[in-house]
Amino acid sequence: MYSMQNPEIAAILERISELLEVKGEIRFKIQAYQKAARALENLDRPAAELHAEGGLKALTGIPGIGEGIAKKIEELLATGRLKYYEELKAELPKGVEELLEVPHLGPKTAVMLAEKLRVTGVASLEKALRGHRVAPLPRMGEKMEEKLLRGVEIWKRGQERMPLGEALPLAKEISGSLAGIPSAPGVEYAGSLRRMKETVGDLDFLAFPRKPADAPAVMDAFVSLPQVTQVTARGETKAQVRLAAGRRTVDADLRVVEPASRGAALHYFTGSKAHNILVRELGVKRGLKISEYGVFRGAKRVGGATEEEIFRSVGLPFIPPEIREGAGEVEAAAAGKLPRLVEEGDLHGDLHIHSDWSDGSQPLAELAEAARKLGYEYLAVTDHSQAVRIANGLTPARLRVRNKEIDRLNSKLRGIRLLKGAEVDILKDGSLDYPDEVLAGLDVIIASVHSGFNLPEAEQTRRVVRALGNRYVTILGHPTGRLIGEREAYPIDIGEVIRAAADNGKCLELNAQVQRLDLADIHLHRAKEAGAMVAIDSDAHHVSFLPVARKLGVAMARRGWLEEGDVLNALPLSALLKKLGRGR
DNA sequence: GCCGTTTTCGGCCCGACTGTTTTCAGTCG
Repeated sequence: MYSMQNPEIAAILERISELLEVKGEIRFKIQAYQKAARALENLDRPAAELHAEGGLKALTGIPGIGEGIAKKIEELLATGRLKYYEELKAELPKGVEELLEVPHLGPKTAVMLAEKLRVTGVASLEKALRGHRVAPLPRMGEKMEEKLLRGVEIWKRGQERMPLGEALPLAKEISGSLAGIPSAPGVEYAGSLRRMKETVGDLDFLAFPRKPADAPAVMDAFVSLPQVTQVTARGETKAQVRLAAGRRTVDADLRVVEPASRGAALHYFTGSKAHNILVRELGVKRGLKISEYGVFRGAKRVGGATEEEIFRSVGLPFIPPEIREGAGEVEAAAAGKLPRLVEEGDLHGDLHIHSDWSDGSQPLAELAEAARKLGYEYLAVTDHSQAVRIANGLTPARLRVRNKEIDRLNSKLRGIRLLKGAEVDILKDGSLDYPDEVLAGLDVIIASVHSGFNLPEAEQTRRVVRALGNRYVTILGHPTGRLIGEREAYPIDIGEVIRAAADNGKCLELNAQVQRLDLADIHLHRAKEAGAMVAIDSDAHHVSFLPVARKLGVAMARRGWLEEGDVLNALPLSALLKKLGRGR
């Protein structure tokens, strides 16, 4: 039976909070719905599952969800609808919901425009703006008209978020140019970028000028960066610009902060918001006020130069940015149960790369050399199987020849071992694209779905679970098939897939391709809890991607709370071979 | 609406910028 997924429920709770804001409800009720929505987004199990096991009580056990909201979730799970939400929508002017999606346009203005100008959506809003019917209204004006028109433009382009793999190099470039200012050394980036979220909405930079008098120079440098197309705000300590980056545009903020507030500002602007609120609440309990300027007891600053001081002031150890999502990390830290997150240096090899035998661009020897230079002990060459014609997939005969070539190279290579692998297609019925005799001759087998994305969920799940039952399979490749910003995950019961992997002793892939990052962070967390290991794979088609993949892959793994022991390719070669049943 | 080492009521995180005002509301992060 289909039941509503967490992101859908979270979206409805978020909508309710917006509608309550429009209605002019008290702030705290609005915040309660927002908090509940975030709690659901960050939940690492489907609410439906929790509810099936523990009923209403299991739902109220989630921090931020009490009896009222739990009952609403229950109704959504049971009927797919929510009477309260529908009544709320009916009460308010039509089109207000859409208006709220426009940047710079909040609930108050939305209601006013709907009532006074009968604006019913973004299209009619644009007409009203262009007809200069907005400016004469109270608290409006020509500048507001322009600002809202810019908002409409952004809305029309869609609120695209930039993939982490693109944002990271851009941010490094910018902090690099700003770091050249001698009076303000050490520009840093914060925000979701520092948390290494898979996509980022905007870029946040922090500068720490030695003297307050140096602040304007930093601001000047920021707003005159070559990538800047528009300066949207500029004050004493804060500026906002739009940046052009290839075909995309992205907003970037700069905050200028004195060095004594460095840690407080870094912590605050790194977020997440939910995490910050939890930390500040702990502060309040201890009679402390925590802001981006520091930790204060009364008017006296008692800390804030480093992030460690912030955490220490509320009795916590340092929490790594990647898990600051308000999803249990504060509780874990308080209980001394923070994970020791996996690090780049923990990886001993890569288990997914393509050579020029299929659709990779380089010969085996070059792959081996690049991996050795990165400090890897092993590299599994996993060319495509025959079904993927377009990628020059290998027939069993060609695979045999390639394997001989790998044996020949291994006898000469020092410090690096090539493993014989294949990325084998999972066919529609869940069988594999090579017969077992062929699979038996390989060290590493990644089973992947590359076709039939539109199967119904139950069938897709059955297909993948069957593949996981094959004794030769090592890793399930890019388990959901999503391409960030391009293609949704195919319908599949990921919980069941994770269970099947754990039951069969199979690994799940964390594919580090910029547009894949598949599995996603919350599913990685679930895999860890279920006891399935994860392979952090580059899926590289050129060796230049190997270091990038290591960075992105490890970042995602950290967001999923993974530790060294959860990661297959954190095993040294001998242990890996033993695990693969090929100890020699 | 949620929550409790100030427990069942009375709190609830904190601040900057813009545009419109002339002391502040709205929006955002």
